[in-house]
Amino acid sequence: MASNFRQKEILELARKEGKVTVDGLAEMYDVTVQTIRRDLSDLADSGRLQRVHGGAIATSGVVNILYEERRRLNETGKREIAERCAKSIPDSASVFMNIGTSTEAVARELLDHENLLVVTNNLNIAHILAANPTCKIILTGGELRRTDSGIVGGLTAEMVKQFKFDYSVLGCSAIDADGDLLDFDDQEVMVSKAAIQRSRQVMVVADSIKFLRKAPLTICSLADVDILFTNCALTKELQANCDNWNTTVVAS
Amino acid sequence: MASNFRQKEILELARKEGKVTVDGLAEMYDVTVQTIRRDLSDLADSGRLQRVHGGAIATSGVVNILYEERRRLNETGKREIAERCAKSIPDSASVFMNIGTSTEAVARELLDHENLLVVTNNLNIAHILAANPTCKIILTGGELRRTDSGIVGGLTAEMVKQFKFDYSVLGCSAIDADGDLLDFDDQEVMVSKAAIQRSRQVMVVADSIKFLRKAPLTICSLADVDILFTNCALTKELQANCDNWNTTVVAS
DNA sequence: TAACGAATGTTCGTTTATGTTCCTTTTCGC
DNA sequence: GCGAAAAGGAACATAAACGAACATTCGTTA
Repeated sequence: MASNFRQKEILELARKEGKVTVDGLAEMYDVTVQTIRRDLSDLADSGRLQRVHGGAIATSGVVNILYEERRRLNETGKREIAERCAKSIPDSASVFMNIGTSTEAVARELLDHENLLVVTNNLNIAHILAANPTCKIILTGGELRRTDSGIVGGLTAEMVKQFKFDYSVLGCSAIDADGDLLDFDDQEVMVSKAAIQRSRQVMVVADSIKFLRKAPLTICSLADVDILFTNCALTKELQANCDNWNTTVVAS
Repeated sequence: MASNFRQKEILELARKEGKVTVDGLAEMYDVTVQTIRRDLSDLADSGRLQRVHGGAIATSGVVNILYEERRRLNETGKREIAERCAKSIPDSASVFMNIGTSTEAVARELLDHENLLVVTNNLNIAHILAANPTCKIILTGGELRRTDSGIVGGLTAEMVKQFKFDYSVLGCSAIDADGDLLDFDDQEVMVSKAAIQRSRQVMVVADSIKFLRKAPLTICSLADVDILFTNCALTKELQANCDNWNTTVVAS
């Protein structure tokens, strides 16, 4: 959809700065304003930018969220983790994403991906990805949990089982020293388990704090995971185990 | 939407500070007050700011929507319809509500009800009722339709069939002269049909304009409906039919 | 090598945003 | 309530921005 390298960069710049100007971009890329206008028209036509006289602004809603969240997420390095995870997901993939701020961070990094099919039980992810016009969003059914806008319940897991995903992007509450992924909520565990069962590739996003926390329920072992995205080195033993399990560890 | 850079920023500033002044903005952007006035007028016209002498004040997100909606809804009498419908639903009932602004209006009138169980395929209704802490909200699964925040698809109807409701509150696109309820969307029709099947009492909310519109798909007949809430008298023939069908008509 | 298409530049008539002027409306002290 | 001062708004002029049509460049393909 972005038919040239400029458009992709313009989009990033607009999301970062909130706005871009025709003149500014023309100077930056050393092209005529007419060329920039064509780029902006294309981006506006596909709903990724909003055209205004003299330039364009980021589609409403997205920037604010990005701005407010970015600070919080950067503190824990979640954004870097999310970025790497998103980069390993190709366009046109089918993806399941569960509840959690880590997965929400990944959703933000997927705004420029094209033709994704995203299934989620996280209402926030649905809202974030609604800004990506080429992304098909499927919500699982179930009860709305107000604390985190998650959709939980047996029905959710049932619904997940009806799909087959290229990828699932999962967050968890904690990772035990022996490599077990842990969570607090039994219903969410059911959902995660179902997603793992139905995914060709399982990705887990977990910032360093997850290695220090404890939680009572086991989702699965890192042995069942294909790629772990994190921002710190694993203990020697755990890293060795991951090597044995054939679990790729991406630590930024 | 926002037709220039300023308007977007003015809106953000107004939300942050609570208010903005014409003079302040004129100085900030180094434009004449007339230009700022034009910006504020635009923003006020689209209901995103409230104009006051000397500047404008932000209307908080939720209040704004409610306010905007209320004005629009009052015009067509939707609020009165919704109020009567809500009054006939007791506390602690289980209710299904489908897509449509009429049903959203009912949701607003249910904010003070207690211990409701509401199942819906309408994300807006979920948001509205999230403000009612005693209300349990269950979302059906399916694809998110961005135009109206509806959740549609075969999965949605499947999920509805798993419940048994005390009431369903349904909107439709049109009501034919012979009493058939009509809609534009085949998937939404499936959902409505499933809800009717699984409800002890079927309520339809429809303002007068629905009697003038046409739509291609049949949901059911008013014969299958228990109560119709509307804001105009039915034709003599239709009223007679409703009497025969044992369909109560509540016209405000 | 010629034909072609995509991307960009160029030109020019049209649209939009803004400033200016002037008159009306609102606010506020009396 | 009354009148001055501030704010608002309509109408017009102008400069900037826009976009359509055509020209040019450059790589690709027949």
